[in-house]
This record gives sequence, C-alpha cells and structure tokens, in this order.
Amino acid sequence: MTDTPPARRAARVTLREVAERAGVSRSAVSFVMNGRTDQRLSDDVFDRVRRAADELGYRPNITAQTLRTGRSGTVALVSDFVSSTSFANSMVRGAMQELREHDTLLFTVDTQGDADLEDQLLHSLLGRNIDGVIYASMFTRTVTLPRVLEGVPTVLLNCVTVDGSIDAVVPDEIAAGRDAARMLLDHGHRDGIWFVGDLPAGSRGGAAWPEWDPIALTERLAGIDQVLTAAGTTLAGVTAIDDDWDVANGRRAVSRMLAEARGAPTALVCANDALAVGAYQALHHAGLSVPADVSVIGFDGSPYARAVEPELTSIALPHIELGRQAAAMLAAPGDSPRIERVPMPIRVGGSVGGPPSL
Amino acid sequence: MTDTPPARRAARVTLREVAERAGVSRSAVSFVMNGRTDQRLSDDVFDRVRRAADELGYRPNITAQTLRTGRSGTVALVSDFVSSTSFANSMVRGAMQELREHDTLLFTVDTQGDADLEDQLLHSLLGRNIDGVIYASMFTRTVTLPRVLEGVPTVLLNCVTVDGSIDAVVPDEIAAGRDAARMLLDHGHRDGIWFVGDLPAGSRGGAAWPEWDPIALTERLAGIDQVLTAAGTTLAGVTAIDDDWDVANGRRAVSRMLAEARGAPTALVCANDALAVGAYQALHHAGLSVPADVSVIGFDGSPYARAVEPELTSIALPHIELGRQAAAMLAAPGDSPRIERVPMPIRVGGSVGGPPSL
DNA sequence: CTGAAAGCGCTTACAG
DNA sequence: CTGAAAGCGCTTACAG
Repeated sequence: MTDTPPARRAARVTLREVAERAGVSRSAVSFVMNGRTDQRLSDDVFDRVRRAADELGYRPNITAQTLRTGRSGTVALVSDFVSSTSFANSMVRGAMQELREHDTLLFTVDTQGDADLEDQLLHSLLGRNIDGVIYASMFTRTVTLPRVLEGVPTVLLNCVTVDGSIDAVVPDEIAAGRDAARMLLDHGHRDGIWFVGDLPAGSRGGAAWPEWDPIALTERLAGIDQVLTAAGTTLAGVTAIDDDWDVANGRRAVSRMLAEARGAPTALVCANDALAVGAYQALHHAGLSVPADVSVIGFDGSPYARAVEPELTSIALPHIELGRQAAAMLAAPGDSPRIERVPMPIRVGGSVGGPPSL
Repeated sequence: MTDTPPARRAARVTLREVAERAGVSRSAVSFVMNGRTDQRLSDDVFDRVRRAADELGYRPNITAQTLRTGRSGTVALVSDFVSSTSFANSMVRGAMQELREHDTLLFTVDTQGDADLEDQLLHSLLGRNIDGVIYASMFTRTVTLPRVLEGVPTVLLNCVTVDGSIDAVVPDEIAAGRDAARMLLDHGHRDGIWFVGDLPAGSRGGAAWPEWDPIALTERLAGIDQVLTAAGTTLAGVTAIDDDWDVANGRRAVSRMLAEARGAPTALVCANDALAVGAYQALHHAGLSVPADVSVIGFDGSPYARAVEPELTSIALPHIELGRQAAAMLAAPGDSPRIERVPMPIRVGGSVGGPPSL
C-alpha cells in the first residue's frame, strides 16, 4: 500500500465549505452535524446547514474528529485465530452486529498466538486511537492480558484471566456438561455413560497447543460429574484422545474402547462433534446403531453434526451470542469486573434415545 | 461506545517530547522516524532521536499521520457475509496475512447483502481514510460496484463485475470442473457420470438469494462438459436441487434419482460437499457403497469432506489464496483491470474408484 | 445566540 | 544541514 494515491482525496467536501455555503460559522456546522441542541442554534441555522450539507454531500472526516477528540468509533477484535479460521468465527459476526448499534467499526486482527506479532499489532491499533479491544481466543482458556492493554478498555471473549480481574464473556461449559448428563439420565441411561475425549495423561491443551489450558474440557466434565453424582451414579469410563479432537482419532479411540470395555456403553458424550462423528463410524463398524444401541452427544454445534445420520445431538457453542455480549460489555463499561457465562443451547438431533435394555 | 474515556490518552508520548529530549527540531524527529535518509541528517542526530524515542517509548499517532498524509495504512474487507460466517471466511485470513507484509490493518465489515447498510458502512469507512477496499462475496458471482467506491482503489474478491472493468480474484471454476471430469475419466468412468446440484428450472441463485447469479455452478458444469465432450461422451444426467445445497436435499435428490434413472450411475459429481454427504447417505440406503459401486466427488473442500467414510474427494475453494491475492493486488496497483483465476486444489479422499464393471 | 481562535499530532515545503 | 511555520479537518472553550 505504499504507492497508491490517497482515496478520493480531492473530492471530499469539508466542513468549511458547508459553513460557507450555509453562511454560518464552522462552529455552527459542527454543532448541527453533531446534533448538539444545547447550543440553542436557531431553527433557521439548523435548516440551512442541513441543506448545505446535503447538497454538497458532506461527510465528516472521521480521522480529523478522532485526532481532535481522541475517540475513533473503532474497536479491535484481537485474537489468536478467531477471525482467520472457520471454527469460532461467528464470534466476529456477533461482535459486528452489536457494534453496528453503536456506530462502531471493527478492526480484525489475528496473532497466530505469536506474542511479538501481538505486541506489534496492538501498538499499531493503539496508534490509531481505537476505543477498546475485544481480546478473543479460539478455544475457551485462561490468558494473560498483554501489558500494552493496561488502561485500555478491554473485554475478554471466550477466555478469562486467572484472577478474573478483567471483564469476560465465556460459554457456560459447566451448565453444558450438566445438560448433557441430565438429558441422558432423562432418557433412562445411568451406568453405561462414557466420556470420549480426555487429554492424554500428563498433557494439557492438546498436542497442537501444549501450553494452553482449555477450560472447556474440565468444566464439561465437572458438570457431568455433578449431575451423575447427584443421581447416585458416575461415568462408566473416560477415553483419552491422543492428538487432535478429530474424526479419525475419535473413531480409533471408540473402536479401542468398545473392544476393551467391560460392560457395553449405552451412551457416549464426546468432547466435540468431530470425535462424535468418529464415534458414529466406530459404532457402525462394530455393528451398533445410533441411537438404538448407543446414544451419542457431541459438543460445539458444528457442521459435523448435520453430516451424520441420524443427525447428532450437540451442545452448541453460542459463538454469535458470545461475540455480541462482549461487544455490548465493551460499549457499556461497568465498574466491577464482570464474568458473563453464556448458555450453550442444545441442538437436538436424533442421536439420543433410551438405553437398549429398556 | 459513547461514554468510554479515550484509551490511554494521557499516557501517550508525542513527537514534540522526543524532539525536546533529543534536543532537535520536530522535523528532524519526523525524518528519523520515517527513515528519510534523503534529508542528510547527521548520524549523531539519528542516534539521539532513536535513543530518545526508545527511552520515552514513543509511538507515532497514526491518526495524526493519516490526517496529514491522507493515507491510513488501513484497508476494508467489505462483503455480504464473508467475515460473519464460517464458510468462505478463510478469505479474511489470506487477506490479513498478505496485508501484514504491507503493515496494513484490516477493517472487516459485513453488509448482509443490504444495500443501504452497505452504503452507510462504506461512507463510514471512507470517512476514516481507508486506503482501499476488498469487495468480497461469499459465493462466486457477479456484482455491481457501489457508486461510492468510484475512485477508491478496489479489488473484487470472489466476484466480478459484468464488464470485467475492476480488478478481481476468483476461483478457477472451469478448470475445477475439468479436473473433476478428467479424474473420473482417468478412473475409467465414461457414460454413467451424473451431476447433482443443478438449480430448479427457471430459478437463479438458489432460493435464499434469488437475485444472485452464482457463476460457480455454470462454470463447473462448463468445465465438465468440455472434458466429457472432448472424450466423446456426455453427462448421463443432471439432478436439480430444490432449495439449499444441504445434506437433506442431497439425500432426497439422489434417492429419487436412483429410483428413476435408467442405467445405474457409476459416478456422481456433486455441486458441493454437503450434497455429496447427502449422496453418500442415499447410496448407503440403496445398498450401494462408495467407491466400489459409485464414485463421488464434491466441491468446496469443507469439513463435510472429512465427516464421511471413506473421506470425500473434493475440489477445494482456495479461500486463503483468494484472500491473499486480492490483498496483494490491492497493494500493487496495476493499470489494466486484472482478473486472476486461482486454481482449486483437489483434496483426494477415498471416494473415487473405477466403475463397478471394470 | 454566533464567530474567531486554539489545538489535536503529525508532515513537508520553505527559509535560513 | 536544521528549524519555524503552515496546514490536514475537525471540536470546543471562550469572547463578544
């Protein structure tokens, strides 16, 4: 972008020209354009200015306003991968929608998890007088807020700081775990419920991002445990997944589990939809059908859920709503740090039924 | 965002302070910061300025630079739905990556196809002195460039104008169609090749966006026709899809087709991956297996392709590369309108084999 | 009720 | 080789 000529520079009408045409001072035009009725300008002046502005097609130079006021009507969504990958991307949509209501435009920036790049981008954004930052993560996890953001209005999206000192919006994973367990109990399952997708012993956050600490898994399991415990039972087992939570690993893990498990499972709760699809395949190979023989629940509400037959019942990540609420929080600053937990809706497919014994 | 205090306003170091600390003029600081060696400043001045800037943690106020120069180091990706939906969203990623190389930040804006909203957003962006616009569409189609963009450096992403007068980057759909056909011919298919996914007679662009004119379908079919014709054969048939190109409609259409078709198909080319997944299901219900009885090819390279067994062979939309090239084109303006056709890579799964007769 | 003036933080001819 | 000054297009006390 070094040698492009400035966009439409010559053509733009300026406030001064509006003032001249309307025969008033520049102050008056400014007041009218900003709808400041507290200046008790005459109706006549209001009309003349509006007309002149319309006729000239005047559009305020927001850069100049920003320089003067320090406010840009601009916000940045800074994330690791959110805006550049399909998964989780709807958070951007939610944020954009809400920001529209506040006449605020959105910068979108991904750091790929690179701290230097992040620092550079944040400085670049701050140099443009952004009014605030939505700091987002693709996976729900704990983060450390970059130091540059101290003093900058910031809301965390899909992540939290360890001390909970920063406004944050996260999915309600514990409730989601409870919902999954409750749904299975309601269908009559009890002692044959397995969880598919624990991390390999000793690891945190999966192979791809070993240093990350995903709280989704922990909380989903916690929610499930709560409900099962209250019902006087417990998970029949938990199967680890070696690497990524993808279809092939799900198939492999469930095949192994079916071969090894004493007492056939009646239901599988899978850490995400891709694993659940793998589970479908493993069940199919074992001659078991969903949901007649085994019920399956996934998490995420991803396209995977609609790619299988019967469609997968999945507890969806409310990405749009997460994004929207983060933007709303940024727009309406509160005093104490707020941690908003957004409910995860259940997308009902046909993958949950009663246990085969009933 | 009306009542937030300006971000870090008080804290920012200004060029004047650097000048004072270094004991030089503001001009000198400006020249040093912009690396202008043509001013023949002494090495001593250079050093003193750099040191002062470092010590004070000086960061130029880009808003002020923009006001002065008319250039903001900022570009907008304006689209219908690209940045707010998962599909096609990787175009944003490609654009961001390329823009990084040019120290340019990206505004992201979706109009939901609403012309008024689009107009409003474009004015808002232009008022912020953006240097250029990437005008993108979720589906490959023809567009009319908004009038506000006349005179603004613009590159079309995944769309073209009817007259081809604006720089554009689109996937090479014709070549993709050819590739699909050639792959099937290479595997020995010939007279049993069906296409799944034509529009219902008389409609354009699908039920959801009736006024749109998707060129993908036309061009894919054209490419297929070219190759089959050259090989002395032709499509055995084309099945229409009523509404959206989704899994359920694909299943229904292929079931119907299998029931009605004279001469069993040996291969299905599906207009997108979701339809292909539906085709898998229909074939399965009919007791046919992929690829032993019927080969299947999809388009898009979406997650659907990995949700089925065997994995679907799909001709992928090169979203990242599309975005990257659009950004590169914007950064390096050429004189004549350029239409760049980006190859669509074949993601080989296990869904293509020889026809059953071989 | 209205207008002249200062100033936001830069860049860049221009004079010395 | 360096510095003082104008100006980008606004907003906003301040004086009238």
